[in-house]
Amino acid sequence: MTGLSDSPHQGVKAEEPSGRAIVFVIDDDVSIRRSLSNLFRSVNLDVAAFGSAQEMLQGKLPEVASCLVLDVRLPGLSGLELQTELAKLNLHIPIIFITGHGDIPMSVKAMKGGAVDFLTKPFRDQELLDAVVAATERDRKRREVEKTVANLQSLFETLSPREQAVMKLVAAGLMNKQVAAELELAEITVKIYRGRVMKKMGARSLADLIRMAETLGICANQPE
Amino acid sequence: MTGLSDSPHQGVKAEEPSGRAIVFVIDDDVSIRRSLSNLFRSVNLDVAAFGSAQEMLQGKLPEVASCLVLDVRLPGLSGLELQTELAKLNLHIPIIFITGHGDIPMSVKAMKGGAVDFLTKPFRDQELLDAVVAATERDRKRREVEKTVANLQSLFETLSPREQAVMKLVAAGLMNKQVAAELELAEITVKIYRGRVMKKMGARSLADLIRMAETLGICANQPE
DNA sequence: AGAGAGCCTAAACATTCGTATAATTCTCCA
DNA sequence: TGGAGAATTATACGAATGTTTAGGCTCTCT
Repeated sequence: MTGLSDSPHQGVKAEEPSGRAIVFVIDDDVSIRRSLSNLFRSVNLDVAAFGSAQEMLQGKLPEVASCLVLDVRLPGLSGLELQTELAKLNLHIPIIFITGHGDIPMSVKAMKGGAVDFLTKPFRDQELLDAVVAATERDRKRREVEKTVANLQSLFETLSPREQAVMKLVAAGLMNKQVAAELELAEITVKIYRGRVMKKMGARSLADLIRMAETLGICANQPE
Repeated sequence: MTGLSDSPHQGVKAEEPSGRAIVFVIDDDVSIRRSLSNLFRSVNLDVAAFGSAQEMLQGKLPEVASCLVLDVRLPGLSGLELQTELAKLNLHIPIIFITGHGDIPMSVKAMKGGAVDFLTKPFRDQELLDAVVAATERDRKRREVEKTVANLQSLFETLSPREQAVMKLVAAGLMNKQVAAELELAEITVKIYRGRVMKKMGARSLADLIRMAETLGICANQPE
């Protein structure tokens, strides 16, 4: 056994502060990029600045909490288009829009799309900083749950097909006997697999296993 | 046995259409109230119109899916203030703002506060109708889960204090023996209570009970 | 005082669960 | 061809769970 007592599941840890965070700044105006970068660095945030959405999409997103600060109006891909693009790519980095010439429908679309804030120039530095803090915090939490789910998912994938099937049915509340009937196995076989499932998943109790199945979205549906 | 096969829990029913829905309209302009009311009634929606936020707060909210359509600028309580007020009262009716003289910060605040949409005059009827459909649908779903939780909660409250305690610990994954130690009871007593819990909660399996505990937010925390 | 309700325990039994040992069958591979 | 390694089953035993029957205890309500 490699990692024990290191339950990847439902860790209700103490509230860590946000730790390290990166702010991505996208603006075609160099002076704005620079002043925003300085502002963020002054409060101990890391910054990566780009002149266009495409540039930013080239690179890859980091492994730490981050957020995006961008002007709605950009050369090439606009801010809102970037938001749509990121959503398509399943990248859920929180976005803060800033704009000098926005309108209400634009702001509403951005907010509906999940933006954290939509600031109009001129704004006070503190407003932006507050938004950035909120955004990185949101991202940190999202990453946390995503990591938990990913851990569980990879654990689940280490199970053999039979073991996965048993886990689904057990999590659905079936007795060993019923699971055996469903899978056309002997009850003893189900017991063996069940034991292996508990061990491989690191579940210390049935309750534990059921909650794992819950967060994995396992419902024992789809006949085939 | 009183109610069987009538599980109040996790009903994955077929997608019902929205059924009946009520739209609350608040605007100080009588002619707007009338035209909005006509619009909604033309698509088979029930309507209740008011001239001010206070009037609307007098009455009580209905038991069916509903939403709120209101102007940001209102006599007395403004639209945004009403939104805040409703949030304080824990009334989560979805809100659609319409306005003739709004600005971006206003719309952003509304959206951050959970508004479904924020439309600027003039808008096409269809835009508003789409928003209303989305809003009532959201409300319908919210009511559904809230009803489920409320049902479970009231079931849980029919349990005696001991039974509740046993349920918490069982849901936490403890064995009967451990539960008994924790509560300073004999193991046999725990078994009795456990059986009663299953029966009273209508749980057909331990998995069922654990999921109920999950949606009730029972974690067996707080020492006392 | 008496009836009833909730709380607690005991003894006994049946069912279910978990694990260890051993055996069978099958595939894959050197 | 022999063997490693899975998937599966059987036997057997110990531990945990669930239910029934029975009884004692302490309240409250009437």
